[in-house]
Amino acid sequence: MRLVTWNINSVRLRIETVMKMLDKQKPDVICLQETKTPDEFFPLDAFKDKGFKHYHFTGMKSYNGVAILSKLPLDQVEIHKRVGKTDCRHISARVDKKFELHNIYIPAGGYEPDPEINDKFKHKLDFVDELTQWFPKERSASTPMIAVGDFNIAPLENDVWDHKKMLKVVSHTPIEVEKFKKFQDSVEWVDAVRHFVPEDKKLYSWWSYRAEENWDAADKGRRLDHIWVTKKLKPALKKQQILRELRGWEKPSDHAPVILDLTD
DNA sequence: ATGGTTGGTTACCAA
Repeated sequence: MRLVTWNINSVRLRIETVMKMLDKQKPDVICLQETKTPDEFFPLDAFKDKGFKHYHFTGMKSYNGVAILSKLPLDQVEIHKRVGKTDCRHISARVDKKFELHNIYIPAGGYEPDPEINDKFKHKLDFVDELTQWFPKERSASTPMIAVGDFNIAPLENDVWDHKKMLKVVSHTPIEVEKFKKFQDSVEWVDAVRHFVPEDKKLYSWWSYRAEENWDAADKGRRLDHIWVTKKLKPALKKQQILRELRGWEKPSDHAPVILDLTD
């Protein structure tokens, strides 16, 4: 089983790019974030034509939006409203009656890493706290679970290009990393990507648009996009890929797709 | 120390 997560930064603008990726990688399930479209404008037919007959998405005008497209059957579909807001950042479904899949888009958090003066940063911290509370340990005992998405936090020193410089930059501040790790401990999530890549190796999934011409050489990336699995699924982990080269395609998203292969 | 780009929407906001 092949699973992809990708912050697409407008699914309507980049639908041809998504189709090209699907042709090359042939995943069974794809999770998108920042679809940036109300549901009635979601380009569903393009996915159906590629065999993704099962789907679950929720979107809104201009911002946010998450989608699960699947070749395998989905049931138990849910939309999760978080921290009292109606933005579209967390959906879930059971895939092929085998595991519960959560597609999550954690708020970016604005510029100033101080919840007292920056409501967006407060929103981000509250969002992670709520997720930590919402996934209790008992859940992972009964059902295998996978959580994917743009978590907008790079937790490890080698998940950013310069750990010291990034300590005051939203996405890598100590308070975010602390809350991120508490979330990760909530059901003993396994970081499925780092499972294959040692922690002393630099690894990124996002490169800012603000370094467009030399993003590859400068390589000032961050690992913001994640795939986690519960312990029961750890023996099934087979392979990971971050499709860095797609960041260099025409009109790219600033995020690269992250792929996980699991044995059936 | 600062500015740099993109997308949705159409004067800025969010990332």
